[in-house]
Amino acid sequence: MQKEHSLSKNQKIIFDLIDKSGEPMKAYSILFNVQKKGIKAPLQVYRALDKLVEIGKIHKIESRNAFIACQNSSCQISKATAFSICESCENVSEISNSKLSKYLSNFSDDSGMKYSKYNLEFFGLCKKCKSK
Amino acid sequence: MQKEHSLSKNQKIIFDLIDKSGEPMKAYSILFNVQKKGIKAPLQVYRALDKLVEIGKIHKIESRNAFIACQNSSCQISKATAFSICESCENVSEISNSKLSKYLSNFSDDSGMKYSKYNLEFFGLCKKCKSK
DNA sequence: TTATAAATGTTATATTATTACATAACGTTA
DNA sequence: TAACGTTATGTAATAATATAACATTTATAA
Repeated sequence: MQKEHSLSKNQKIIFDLIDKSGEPMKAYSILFNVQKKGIKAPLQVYRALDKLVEIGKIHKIESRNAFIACQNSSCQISKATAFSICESCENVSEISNSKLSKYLSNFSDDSGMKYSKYNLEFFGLCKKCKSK
Repeated sequence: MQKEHSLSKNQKIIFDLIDKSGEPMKAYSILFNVQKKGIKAPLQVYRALDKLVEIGKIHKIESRNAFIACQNSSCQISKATAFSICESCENVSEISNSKLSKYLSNFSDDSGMKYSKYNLEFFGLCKKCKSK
């Protein structure tokens, strides 16, 4: 079992915001939303984001430069992440599929390189957008 | 068979540079390198990059905000990309593994969403860096 | 309790990317 | 070839994303 991380003040403010929103948030949108709580500078946001990513409470959606709360309770560390992204409505959700994660975690090619981490982003149209 | 794309002047200058370098290049580094060829503004670079990505001549390494020439002659369109990235020396190479690409292209979960595209980035230490 | 690490606050600045608008080159087909 | 639509180019300004550097405070643990 992983040590439970107790979040610092800024980390908690920022995590709570992202978690409540339920969707990917961008750093400056986060900044705007927490200014009333006394977080005034981008760096304060980025530092909290860095830490939250490091401990697996949030993930960065690289293709969108945005951050989403981890939706997978067992995922303490961001070493194996997969997301589905709708290219129309930009809805993002984390994929929890044990076959997929096993397949990718064990993947190796002929380069002799051992992978310790991966990030996978799938793109397409979500059900709603497809039926429009 | 895909129509062969004939690159425009700027597209060709920028593709040749990235292709020759053999490694991921960042937009402003590209800009710096092509200024002697008359490309003076960021937008000229980004426009060419967008087009080159669209037609599959280059790929964007999302976690690095960098662009690398496609190393897979059969890959005309960037719909299914996988890369291995060394977190120490930042060496990047494109993974061409038909099992992997088949697995991912056919992947579907219970969301009912059909994926038309994916991008996968593996991280670790390359052989050289591991043995240091 | 003291020293070490982690987090915070603040200013400035670096890096990455796009908007808006004007013009030129290219490809099609009437 | 002339006219049209499309693609590419040029240029300036600015928006959006992220980090450097430095001073200080708070938390943790020996």
